[in-house]
Amino acid sequence: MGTISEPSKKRLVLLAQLLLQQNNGRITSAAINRLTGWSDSLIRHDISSIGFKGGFSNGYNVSELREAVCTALHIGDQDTRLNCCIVGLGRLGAALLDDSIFSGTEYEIVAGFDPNVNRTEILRSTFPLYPASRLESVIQAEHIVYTILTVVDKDAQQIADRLADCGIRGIVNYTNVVLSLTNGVVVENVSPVTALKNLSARTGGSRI
Amino acid sequence: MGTISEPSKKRLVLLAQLLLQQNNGRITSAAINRLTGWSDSLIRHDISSIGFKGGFSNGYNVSELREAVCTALHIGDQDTRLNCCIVGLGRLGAALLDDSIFSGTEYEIVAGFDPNVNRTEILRSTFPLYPASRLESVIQAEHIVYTILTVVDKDAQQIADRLADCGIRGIVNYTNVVLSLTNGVVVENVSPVTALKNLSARTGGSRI
DNA sequence: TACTGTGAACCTATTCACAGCA
DNA sequence: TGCTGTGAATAGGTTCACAGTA
Repeated sequence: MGTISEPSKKRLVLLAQLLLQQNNGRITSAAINRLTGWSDSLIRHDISSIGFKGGFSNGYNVSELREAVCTALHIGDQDTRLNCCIVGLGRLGAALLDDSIFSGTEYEIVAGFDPNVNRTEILRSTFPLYPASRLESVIQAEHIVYTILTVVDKDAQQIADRLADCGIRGIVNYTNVVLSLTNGVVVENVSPVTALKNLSARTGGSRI
Repeated sequence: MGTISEPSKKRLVLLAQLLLQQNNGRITSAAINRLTGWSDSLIRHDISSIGFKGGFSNGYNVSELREAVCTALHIGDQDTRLNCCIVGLGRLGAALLDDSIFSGTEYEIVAGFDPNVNRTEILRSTFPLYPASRLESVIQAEHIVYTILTVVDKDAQQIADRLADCGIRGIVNYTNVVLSLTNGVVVENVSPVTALKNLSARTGGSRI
C-alpha cells in the first residue's frame, strides 16, 4: 500500500465524486482516463496507493472503489459529523447560508459570524448567527473544525489569526488575501479572482 | 531562466498577491518564507524560474518583483481586458454578480446566463443577463475567454460541453461535478464541498 | 555581512512495462 | 483476452550548498 502523495489525494477526492456521478456498475482505469485526462497508469497507481485491490479484467466495482477511496481519505462518512462555520456574511457568505449546499455531506454548518452585528440580526438561516466577538467561545463550544472565510479582504488576516489561535484545523479561503497561518492550519484558496489568475497562468494569459 | 513548473505557477500567483499586501519596500526570501511557509530556497528558485534577477543582499524590491511575476504569469496587466461570464444565477451565482469582486483586476464579467429565463429577467446587474440558449452567440460576440460556473450540479456537464465547443479557455467550477473537458479547456475546482474534502484529505479527517 | 542565484543532489511523482489473474 | 497491480525507469520538483555580489 504505502503512502498517499499530495497530488494523489486531490485526484482521489475528485475520483470519489466522479464515481458518485457514475451510473454504470463497473469502471476501468481507461474509462476514468477518458473522463478526467489523468493517465490510466496514474489512476491505477493512485488506487494502489490506498491499498485497494478489487480490480478485475473488467475494471473496478464503482461503489466498492468509491467506498475504499472515501475511507482512505477520511471523507464521505455519513456517521461522522464535521462542524463548520462561515465567517463573513456579505453577499457571498450569505449565499452559502443555503445549507442545501452541504446536505448529503459530512460537513455541517453550525454557526455564522460577521463583524457587523446588523447582518447577524437581519439574515435568516437554519443555524445561529453571531457577532464576530463570539468567535472563540462558539468554535470551542460547538467543536467547529473548519471555517469558510468570506469576510472582506481587510479583515481576513486578523480573523484567520483568531481562528488559528482557537484551534481550527482548516480554512476555505474565499478572500483574495494570502493568509499567514500557524498551528498547522491548512488553507484551500478558492477566491474567484485567484482561480481566474490560476487559469491565466496555466493557459498563458488567453489573450485574444 | 528556464521553464516555470506547474506548482511554481500556483505559488507565484499567490506571491503576486502577497506582494500587493506588503507595505514594506523590500522583502527577502526568508520573510516570504515566514509569511507562506514555502522554503526560502524554493522561493528563490521560483523567482529565478521567471528570469528575475533584481535581488540584492537586502532582498527584493517589492513592486519590481511583483511586476516581474505578473508579467511572467500573464496576470494583473491593467491594459489587458479578459472577458468572463457567469453561468448559473442561483444564490451563489447571483452573489458573484457584485462586480466589485473583480474591480481592480483584468477580469471583467460581461455577461450572465441562466437556464431559467425568470432569473435573467428579475436580477439586476451592471452587465446584461441572458437565457442559456444564447450562450454560444454571446460568448463569441463578446470574446469571452473564461466562465465562472455556478449552475446546479445536474446541468454542469452539459453546459461545460457547450462552453468547450464554443471555444472557452477555462472554467472556474463552483459545482461539485467533476467536469470532463475537451479542446484543452482548463478547470479550477473551487466548490465549497470539494474544498472541505481537500481539507479533510490533507488533515486526516480532523475528527474530534 | 547578509542576502541572492544557481547548479548539483536529492526526493517525489508519473509513466513504463509486464507478470498475474479472472 | 483484457484488464489490474506493481516494481523499475524516467521525469519533475524541492532542497542543499556555496560562489557571487552590493
